[in-house]
Parts: sequence; structure tokens; C-alpha cells
Amino acid sequence: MPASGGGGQSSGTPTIYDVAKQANVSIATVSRVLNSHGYLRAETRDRVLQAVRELHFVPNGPARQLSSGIKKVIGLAFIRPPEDEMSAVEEDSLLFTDAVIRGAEFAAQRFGYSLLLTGVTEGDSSNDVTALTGKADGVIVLDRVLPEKRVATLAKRSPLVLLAGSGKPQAAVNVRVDNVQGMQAIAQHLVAHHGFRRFAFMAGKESSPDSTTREEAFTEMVRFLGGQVEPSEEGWSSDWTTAGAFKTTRDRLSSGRPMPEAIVCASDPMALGVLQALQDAGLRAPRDVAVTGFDDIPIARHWNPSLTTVRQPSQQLGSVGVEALVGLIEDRPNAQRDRVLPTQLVVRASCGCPAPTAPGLGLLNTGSWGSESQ
Amino acid sequence: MPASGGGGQSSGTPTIYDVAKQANVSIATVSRVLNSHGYLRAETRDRVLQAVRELHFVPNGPARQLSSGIKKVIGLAFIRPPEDEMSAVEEDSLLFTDAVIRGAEFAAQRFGYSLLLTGVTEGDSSNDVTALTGKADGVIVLDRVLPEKRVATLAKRSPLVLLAGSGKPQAAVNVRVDNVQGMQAIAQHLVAHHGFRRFAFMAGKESSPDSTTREEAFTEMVRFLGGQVEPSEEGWSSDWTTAGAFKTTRDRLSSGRPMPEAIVCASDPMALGVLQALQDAGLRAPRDVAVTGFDDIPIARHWNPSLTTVRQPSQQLGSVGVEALVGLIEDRPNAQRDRVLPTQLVVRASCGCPAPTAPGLGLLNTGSWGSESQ
DNA sequence: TTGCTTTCCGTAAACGCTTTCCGGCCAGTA
DNA sequence: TACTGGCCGGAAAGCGTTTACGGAAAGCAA
Repeated sequence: MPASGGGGQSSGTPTIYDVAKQANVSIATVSRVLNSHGYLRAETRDRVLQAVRELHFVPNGPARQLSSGIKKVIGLAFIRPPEDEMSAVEEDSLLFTDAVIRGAEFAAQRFGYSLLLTGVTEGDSSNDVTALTGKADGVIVLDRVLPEKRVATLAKRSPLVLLAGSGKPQAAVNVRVDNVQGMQAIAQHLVAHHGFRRFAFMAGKESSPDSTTREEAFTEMVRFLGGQVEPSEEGWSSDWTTAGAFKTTRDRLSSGRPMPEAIVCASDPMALGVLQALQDAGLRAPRDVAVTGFDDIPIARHWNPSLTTVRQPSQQLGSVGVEALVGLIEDRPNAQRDRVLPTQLVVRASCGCPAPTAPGLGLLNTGSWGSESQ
Repeated sequence: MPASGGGGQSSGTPTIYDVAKQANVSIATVSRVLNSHGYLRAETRDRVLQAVRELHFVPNGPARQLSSGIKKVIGLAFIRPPEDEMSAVEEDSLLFTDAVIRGAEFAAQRFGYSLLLTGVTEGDSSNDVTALTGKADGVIVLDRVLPEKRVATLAKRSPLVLLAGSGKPQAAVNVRVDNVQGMQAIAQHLVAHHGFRRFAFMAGKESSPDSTTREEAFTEMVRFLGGQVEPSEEGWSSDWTTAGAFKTTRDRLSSGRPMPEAIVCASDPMALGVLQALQDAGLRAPRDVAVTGFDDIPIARHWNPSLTTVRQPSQQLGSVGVEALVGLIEDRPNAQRDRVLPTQLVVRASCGCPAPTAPGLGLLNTGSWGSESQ
């Protein structure tokens, strides 16, 4: 017998039994009213609805989920820095993740799902993510949250979408951004338009597929166009952060070796660090060295010099990820699996081009990410 | 008899019964191992753990939650604009919400909770938020998500924390930012330091307690100091957005009426819109009109002119909100209820002061939000 | 050996809901 | 009046856990 099946007013939060009693029907009827199943007389429905309102009844999620087997929850795991180690620019760089979350949340809502968030601090490969599997119908995992092997394992247990990971064919569904196209466009622009030949590539963490892909695509394209990229052993490598790129660049500057004509970075925050280091050393970008980024975080537009970069549709990444996952969960036959979203070269001042507009101009009516990056 | 109680290998995801059978124990024992309850022989524990590993068993969240009555989930409801109506700056303005989410997520994790996200589009007051109640142990509601009355109602059903709302004593626990202190500091600075006397206040939506509080605090302080603020009927009111403030200011400019010496805005995005409109009209801030904001979104620092504003600890707001909510859920006797977090005046160029640094300078080592805003 | 405690583990009853199966009621027809 | 369908609503079986409750085994003193 259920907790409140006895007599009188139940103590805690009302259950479906309380509603049934109040409306003088069975719990089955209440459930049918709530889920609009089967045949119901209008009068009965109203009576039940009335009782629901009077008792402020809200169905217990877990019970409902357990019974129906459907949780209507999507898990999203992402990387975040330890709380106390976040500088102002680090925070800016989180914009990428934030945008993904936003896109995912919106799409999830559209499909009737909720978003369950789990931040993972890098290196802490506990089973947090695995536990998500039990709480959600499916899981979206951002790049670098899990080693590839564990992704494959997880994908066997639960619908899983890997976001912004390497494009390698895997057990999981991949949704990512066209790194190659973006880097090729940058290489093309720098070589063909500006006539540069000697480049350096500032990489993120070595473990990151995104960084690796970008570096390879860039290097290959530059070589194809007759330029050269300093070998990565020269120390052009950092950790995705502004501070890291700053230090790397400063060290390189003080080594006295000649600088390349352009420094191409795997992310915007790193590009900002490079610009900072150059400025501290009395060099000016783009006059002395050109610099480019990748992401197009909002600050990129407002920096001085404004940053030439590759825009990636971060928010769309989230929403498309959810779409793919829902397709997987609900087993839609025509659902697209792997998706590659387009990137777009954004030419501003840091490569040596004239700044397209004064900072802040063209501020209004720039449209949303989604429509801009199609 | 449970689904997989029959013979042979079960079909779907493994349940606790499968583990029990594999380890040759009862389900109670498995549960005990998983939750480290009661007495267990080491040998038995290992056998169970072994089976768990072999089957890749992950406990079913809902079942666990239903049984124990504890969901270990915190719901977070926030306002967001419709997906297709988001301009680039709107997106920047979401930084506030993003920061709150980040802080909340981190704190939630620290307490062993997950964060369930629900975005609410303004005006759409369906029962989305109510449904959260059934899925979470408690709910954090950001300002403007619900009318005050519904907040009070909800608070009766479920532990609830109201974030950044009006400070009015209510049924719910309030965590908010010291709007009054911030606005008083701005008023003080503009009157005492710059000698301004004639002000306008650009309000957000009228329905917003945050906007109202800021306006009242500012107006009162200015009057106390001998200045005056144009009555709000003069049309200095917008909708929190950059575009809205832009239009309002443009209209006012074209009306030909004399401008105030300073326009104080209830948010940074609106301040940017005002600056934009001034610039379009050939006026220069701060030379012709001073402008200030509220929030200190990252762009504020990099804008031209850099924005004098009030910094609020957004991320901390999220984490403190979670702390308060967990206190409520777990009924900690010594948990603090209402909390007011301090704000901080950030003086930059848009009020007429010399820009503290060139844009981008002092970029590194600025510390995290949390520690900066203590 | 007996009798008690201390460990260890299995049985079974919830938890609150969804859903299937079935039994009744009512109108319509012969 | 008796019978057939179409509708409606109740009883009950799970969903996969946790958690009393109690029984068996093991240890120890008498």
C-alpha cells in the first residue's frame, strides 16, 4: 500500500493517490488525464484537473521515469578549469563552452528534454561521466573530457555524441566543426593575399584533436602554397590559455631567434596572449608580425588590433549535437549521424588587412551565430 | 519477477539483478557494496565489484532516486531570449547568465549534486519551472523568470532560492547583489569627482526588480548630493538590450532636447547601445556626455571608451545560490538564508576619468571573479 | 556442548508512477 | 426485453533501486 493510501490528509508532497482520492477516481484515470491517453469524459477530466490544481500536484519525475523508462534528460559533460585558477581571459575563453551549452539547452528544450550539466576538471578522469549515463537518456561529451577509448566504451552503453572531437570514425556519433576548411582559408589568405612565407603555429595541448587537426591542415596548406611552418619542436606550443601563449611567445622573443612573419594560433585566447607578448616586447602587430586566432570570441572583434580569425558556430554545435543525440535516442531512421559544421574566415586587422570597421560599428543587426555561420 | 530475472543473459542494459546473479549474491548485497552500507566480507565485495566491472553496470538514476527519495539534482531556471532573436551583443549580455550557471555548476558538483538547466523565454509563463520541481530536490530561479506570486507558491512546494531578485522579504531565500551600494558609489563618483549635476537613468524593463532598485538607489543618492535625475517619463527606459537602448537614445537625440551630463545605465549592454547612439550622432563620450553601466561584462574593459561600471560577482552569485539551496534541502541548521553579495565600482574612461590602462594591459593575473569581488 | 554476540547476507516490501487487461455501463438495435 | 458494441474506469503488475527485518554462520565464554 502506498504511503498516502491510508486515511486523511497525506503528510508530504501530494502523490497521484491524493489526487485520485480528491477527484474520486482511480490513479489510472489521473495518469490518463495527465498524459492524455485513452478515452476520458470531459467532466471526469475537469474534476481531475481541478484536484491537481487544488493540491498543487507535480508528478514525481523519477517515478515517472522509472515507470516509463524514458527520462527525457540529456547529459552534457564539458571541461572546465579549476574554479580558483580562472583569470579574466580564461573566463572569456569559456565563451566557447558557454555558447555550446546555450545551443544545447535550447535545442533540448525544443525536443522536450532537459539538460543535465556536468563539468569535468581536466585530468580528473573519475567516473562522473559514467554516472551521467544512469541519469540521462543519452550523453553529449565535449572534446577532451574523456580519452578516446573511454568514449568508445561509453558509446556502447548509452547513446552518445562526441562534440568537437577528432573526426576519426568511432563508435560514437561525431559532431564537429570544419577545422580543415578554416585553416586552409587562413593559410590561403596569409600566403596569397599578404605574401607571407615563414609561419609559426601556436598549438594547444598536444592531446587535443582539435589542435592537432588545425595544425596539420594549416601546415599542409602552407607547404602546398610554397611557404613553411617552423617545426613544432621550436617550442611553439602552449596550453590553450592566454597566459600560456604569452609566456611561450615571450620566451621565444627573448631567445633572440628571428620571428616568423605570421603566428597562427589554434585559438583566440592564445592569439591574445601572443599579441600581448609582442606588445610588451615593443613589437607591433600586424606591422612587425601578423597574428591570427580561431573561434571568433566576442572580444576578438573589439581587441586592438581586431583579430583576424576563423569563426566557428559554437552555439550551433550544441544544438546540432542535441539533434543528433535525440535522433540516436529515439532511433529516428533518417537522423543524420556525423555532422561537420562549416567555419568561416573573418578578416580583421591583426593579419595586416585594414580593419573592416571601427570597433563597435556594425554592432547592431549582426544576426545570430546560427544564421551567420551557415 | 523482475525483467531479467528469468534465465540467460538479459537483453538491455544490465540491472542490479544481473550483477547479483553474476556475483552469486542477492541484490541487497550488491546495493550494499555500491553504497558502502552495513557489513560486507571483503571477498564478497570484490566479487560484486568484479561483476559490476564485467557488466559495465551503472545504477539506474530514477530508480535509485525513487527508492531513496533523494535526487541529488538542483534545478536552475533562467531567462533567455528567443533563439533567433539574438544579436552578437545580446549574446555578450548573456555572459551574466552564463557566469551564474558556471558558478552554480561548480558549487553543485562540490556538494555532489547535478545541475538541471531550464531556459525560459520571457513572457512564456508555462509550467516548465513547476515541472522542474518534480525532477529536482530544489530549484534556483533567476530574477524575472517568474512573477513574485508564483515564486512564493513554488517556494511552498519545494526548496527554492531566488537569485538576483528584489530584496523584498519573501517566502523564498534570496541571494542577490548589492545594487544599492553599487549605484551609490557611481552617483558619488559622478557628482563628487566629476561635478555632474544633471543625470538620466536608462532603466531596464519596468517589471524588473533589479532595474527598479538600481534606479531608486541612484536617484535618491543623486538628490541627496544635490543633483537631479530626469523623470523617467522623459522616456529614458528600455528593455535591457543594446538595441533597445540604442533606439531610445537615438530618439531622444533627435528630439532636440538638451542632453544630461551623464547617462547612467542599469546594465552594460544598454550602456554600449547608448555609446553607439551617441557616436552615430557625432557626439563623443565622455567628452560630450558621460556614460556608465552595470555588470562589468568582459567587453566593457575593451570597449572604446572603456566602460565605467559596477562589477557584480556573477559567478559567485551562482555558487552562493547553490550553497543556500543545499542548506535548505539538507536542512542545515546553521545555513545562512538571505545573502547580499558586494559590488564594486570600476572606474574606466567612459565617465571622463583617464583610462586606467591601454586596452589589453593588465590582462594577465587579474585573478578570478570570485577573489576579485570579495 | 550450550548460549550469546557479532558479522554477514537474503527476502520482501516499499518508492510513485505508467500501462495493460478486464469488467461494467450505456445506447442502440432486434 | 435481451443482446451487442463502443466507451470508460478500476485493479494490478511492473520499472530498478534502497532498506527494514530476520535468519544463518562464526566467534567466544562458560
